[in-house]
Amino acid sequence: MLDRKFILENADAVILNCVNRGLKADVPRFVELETQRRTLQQELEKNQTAANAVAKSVGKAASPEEREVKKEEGRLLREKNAAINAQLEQIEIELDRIQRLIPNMAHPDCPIGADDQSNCRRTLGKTPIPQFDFKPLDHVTIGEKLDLIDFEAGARVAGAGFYFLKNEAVLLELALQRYAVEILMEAGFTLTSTPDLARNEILQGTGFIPRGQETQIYSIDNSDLSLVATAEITLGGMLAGQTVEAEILPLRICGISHCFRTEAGAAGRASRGLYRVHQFTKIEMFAFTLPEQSEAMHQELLDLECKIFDGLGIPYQVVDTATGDLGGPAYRKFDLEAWMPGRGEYGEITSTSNCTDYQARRLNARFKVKGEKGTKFLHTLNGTAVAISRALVAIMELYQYKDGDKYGIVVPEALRPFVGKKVIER
RNA sequence: GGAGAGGUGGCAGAGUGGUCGAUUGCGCGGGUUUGCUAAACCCGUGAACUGUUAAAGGUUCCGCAGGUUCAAAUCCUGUCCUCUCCGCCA
Repeated sequence: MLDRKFILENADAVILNCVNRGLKADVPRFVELETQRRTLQQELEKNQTAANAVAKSVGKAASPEEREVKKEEGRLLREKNAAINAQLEQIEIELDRIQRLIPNMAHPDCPIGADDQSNCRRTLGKTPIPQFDFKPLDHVTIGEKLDLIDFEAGARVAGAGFYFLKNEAVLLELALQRYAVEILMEAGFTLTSTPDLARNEILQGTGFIPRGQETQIYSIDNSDLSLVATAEITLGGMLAGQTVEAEILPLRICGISHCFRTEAGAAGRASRGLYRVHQFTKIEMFAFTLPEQSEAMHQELLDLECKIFDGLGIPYQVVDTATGDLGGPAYRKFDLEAWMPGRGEYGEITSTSNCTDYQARRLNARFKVKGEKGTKFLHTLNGTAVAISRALVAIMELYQYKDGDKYGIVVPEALRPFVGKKVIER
């Protein structure tokens, strides 16, 4: 979330930002309430000062009668405080409700626009889009022909949107993980495999909303836990409530987790097969940085994503996401979109966001500079290294071939050491 | 799952209703003494919010959330976490 004082002092900019991002938040009401809250808070503190003085004087009272008088005085002050507190609580609830709706400020260079139509293409990857001398199949059909994915069994076991990977698809899943992890290790990332569940408090801290009407989140009955939608949640939560020394920053962390998404309301041809599923494995990059380091780190995460997908020989475009298409916590977001022949269009395969101090404020994750007084909020960034299901869509569709009436998939060179073969055929 | 113990400042560890935002030791910062280093001695040393040009001042914080009381680190309730023992288990 944004700092309250910042909202108060920059109300116009905050309102404009909400408009650019297509979000409705009652900022004027927030300003009014926050101003009220401050006045009440001061009154409360003044009153408390008096109450503290009275409490101290009771012990020093000369006579039992005087003591009783003081006690009564204290009682009255407490009642007055309770009344102010009740008012404050009401205001606090509404303030918090509005504050949660206010998104992060957007980077000044961020393209302004209502939706992904305004996204701006920055660069292309190194791999050209392949030409086929036959009509390329989509990954669902190839998966069926080569016995790589079983959607029917997935649906029987857990419902539509679940699947079994089979045979070489499993080897590809493991290979992609190993391939990505090696690149990240070399780039100085600490490897982790994270919990797949997290407390709702942590979800909210990172900007995810459990149990809402249109929530993307599965929650566990009779508990305050939810299945994570991304390791961004657990990695960000690692430093919740912590204050770290500035000298250990930036921290680069890689997290392997399963990701669970309800995908409420998402269906249709564009979501066919593995493209939009309820569960997938993902290697996530996460960074905690000093404020002045976060822009360079964002570029670093983007460069790593490019390196990973150039290395896999997957053609992609890098997209600078428009204001209306940013998530709430993001200050700026870059997506890699891979060419997917089965779809006949680009499809998102990675996403990296700089969340500045927006998540850290809610998580209360701070840093301290040695020798200086006070603490400040960290900056947090996240980026997809590999989302296995989407990477599989791209690989299966881009690397397919037809030999007579037999279909097959060439294993990308970078994955061959881990898969142990050059082609997948039946 | 059952039984018990405990969570206090960077660390260790006192503190069972007011004199406690907290004894003490270590650590850390500064100083004195001193060929150098060390030792010794002295002074200082938590955070958030608020306030000010800067200060002073004020409020809050002893895992977290409530409650009792004029007054809570201290009493009560809930909750989270850690440790020990027993049971179960990949």
